[in-house]
Amino acid sequence: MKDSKGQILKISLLLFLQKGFKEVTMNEIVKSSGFSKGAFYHYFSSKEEVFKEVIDVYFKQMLHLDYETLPSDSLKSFYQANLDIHKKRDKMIRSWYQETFEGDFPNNIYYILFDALRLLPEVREQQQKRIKAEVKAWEKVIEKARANDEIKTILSSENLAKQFVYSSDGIALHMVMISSSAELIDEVKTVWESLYKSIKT
Amino acid sequence: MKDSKGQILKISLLLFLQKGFKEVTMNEIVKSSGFSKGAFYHYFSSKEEVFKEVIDVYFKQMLHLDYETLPSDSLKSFYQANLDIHKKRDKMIRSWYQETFEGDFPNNIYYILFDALRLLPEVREQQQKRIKAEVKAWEKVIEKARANDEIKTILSSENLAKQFVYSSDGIALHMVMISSSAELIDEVKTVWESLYKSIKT
DNA sequence: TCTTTAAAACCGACCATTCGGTCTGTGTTA
DNA sequence: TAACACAGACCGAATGGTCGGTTTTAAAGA
Repeated sequence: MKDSKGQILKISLLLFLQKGFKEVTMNEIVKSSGFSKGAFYHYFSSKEEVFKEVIDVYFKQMLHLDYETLPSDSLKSFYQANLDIHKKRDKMIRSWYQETFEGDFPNNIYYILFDALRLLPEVREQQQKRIKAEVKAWEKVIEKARANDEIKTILSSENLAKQFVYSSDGIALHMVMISSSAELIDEVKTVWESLYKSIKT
Repeated sequence: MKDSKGQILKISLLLFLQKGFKEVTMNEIVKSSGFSKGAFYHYFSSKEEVFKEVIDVYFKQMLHLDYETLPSDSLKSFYQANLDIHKKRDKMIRSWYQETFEGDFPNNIYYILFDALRLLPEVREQQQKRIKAEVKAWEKVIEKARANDEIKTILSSENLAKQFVYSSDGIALHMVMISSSAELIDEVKTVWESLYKSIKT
């Protein structure tokens, strides 16, 4: 089975990740995926639709983390598991890129996110919920870690949770800016570890 | 004196801040600024050029901070001065926006930055230098604060500096995502203050 | 002060190209 | 043999950019 639709979808994702919605043209999508306009419009009704589907199929799960399944017995194992998942995802999308394109992967996850926020109203809501859930999940783990005497700090759990969440996003942003997203996870690790060390009992 | 060129430049900045380079059309620029194509091309040779000039004139100074002039006698006064400057800049650009457009200012500073990074090679270099200088400046102040017994932490100065820098960028990103950049500075203030409290002697 | 004049400022119809999208036709599969 | 999977020439709309012409400005001349 050829899964042409899946192929087009994947290529579209990679293109949108590089340049955002508007800058990617139909001819690019069609050529890069090795199909024709006819094939494309056989599977999708418009450029908007393929973008929407890219967001639905790939992007949401790229950002989504099921915090229930992460180990919450200690803050350390929690952030380590967090790092592992992101490392895996990064690897996967990089290998996808190299199947089709050459050179470095100019990954800018935020570019496509901004487009999604602007073009797809429901994404904004979901994103807000996601962020809140993320901070809440960290908070919960932190509370527990505090109760278990794993950590000790005068920071409120909320603010400490924010430190973890915000720092990772800040780093991601910096990496995009200096175009070395490959080093992203390692830098997050360094910062999180140092933050952890400073609060652990 | 009318400074038509300046007017066009300012409007272009505001438009690019909303939608990025590609999504803004010449007709939009021309209409919003109240001129004609003829006027525009009298002052600029192309859409690319006005973008370049927008980055040169406005954007670089929006990101630039002259750390030499900031008070470095204490970490507290340093980050407070930092907040003040950003507050002022935010106010200014908001008032510009309301001179011409109505409703909320859909400010996404990163969208235009990403375009600049992609379209103007020299911006990437400058941005890398800027980031390095920023962390260095924080480090220096932190070292001093440590020597003066203002703060006490097992965190290295570098990592602590990164905490401050990364957290502010992470927050900025979150605010863009939930489209409430008006609350940005206050949230940065909260997080920085809590971080400060946790390390001050 | 009025007139001349040339450059600067500005207008908007128009142009070439590119864009997203359509449509007719052909090979393939079940 | 009918539905599916694709190819690619083609289309109208939109885009960035041009150009001939008009108005405004301001310095110079009378």
